Amino acid sequence: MEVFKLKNDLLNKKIKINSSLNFDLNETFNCGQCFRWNKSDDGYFYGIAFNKLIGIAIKDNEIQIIGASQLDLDEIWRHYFDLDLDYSAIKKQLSNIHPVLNQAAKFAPGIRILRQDPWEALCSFIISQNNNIPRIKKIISSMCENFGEKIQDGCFSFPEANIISKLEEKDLAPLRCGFRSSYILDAAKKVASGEINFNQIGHMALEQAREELMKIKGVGPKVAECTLLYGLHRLDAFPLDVWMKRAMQELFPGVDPQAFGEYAGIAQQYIFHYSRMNPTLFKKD
DNA sequence: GTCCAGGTTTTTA
DNA sequence: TAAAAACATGGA
Repeated sequence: MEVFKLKNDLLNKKIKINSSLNFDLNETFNCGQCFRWNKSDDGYFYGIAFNKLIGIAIKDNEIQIIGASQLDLDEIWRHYFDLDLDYSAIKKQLSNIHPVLNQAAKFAPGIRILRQDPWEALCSFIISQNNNIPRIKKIISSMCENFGEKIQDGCFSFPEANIISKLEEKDLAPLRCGFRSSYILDAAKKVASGEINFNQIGHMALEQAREELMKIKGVGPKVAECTLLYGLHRLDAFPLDVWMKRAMQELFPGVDPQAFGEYAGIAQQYIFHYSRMNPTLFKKD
């Protein structure tokens, strides 16, 4: 597991928030949307995004971020943590749609959908297929160590697509990612060549965007949907994995996810986390 | 040792 | 077309 510490004399920036902001770091980082944030023994979560390492904690109703410049705070982190979206209003809207949606949102009211780098999200969820979370984290961490840029000792950026695109399968052997290595290479080549253009995909209709991503070998409906939701912040995207399929069947019988509307993706995150943390919900037969 | 993992591709009927 | 099986690896 990657656990970083920031080195000496870095700034300690604080953003004041009030409790209605609906932001909980444990819930946000551990609800299955990301793989590179880990809690350190000093109480801060450390993680890397867009080649920057920070520590973050929420204490006394303040978001405390260490290791970020004022510029990065404004230009990267505020956006990354989606701080300008009113989750309170969205939850109200979702809760009116279905009572179980209300229940799921109440279970982890501080979840926010991170705005991750699309290439990193695509790659992470290719790796996630038929895999368990500890091993997903391990493979991603190894990918960064092997091919990312060193930010400080033991801390590496997520490698750019054009770096990975120049590799061969044997180069990826140290990652121990099995049959997924050819998928990663195909994705990297298509992204690096511009055949897959996230900027364009981000503006396409959901259906078309999904089709476009599925041109990559190893990318099916689920990975495409995760890329759209977590990497391109398409909040109407609705990834259906085994947990979500079961949850829809048992908790929302006869409900079409379309009914969840423009924020279906956020609904999905509440339901996914609620289901995984409460497996007894399904203990029927 | 066995089962299984935020799926997708390939093979088989 | 649709349902199985295979896929590589190691966590639990």
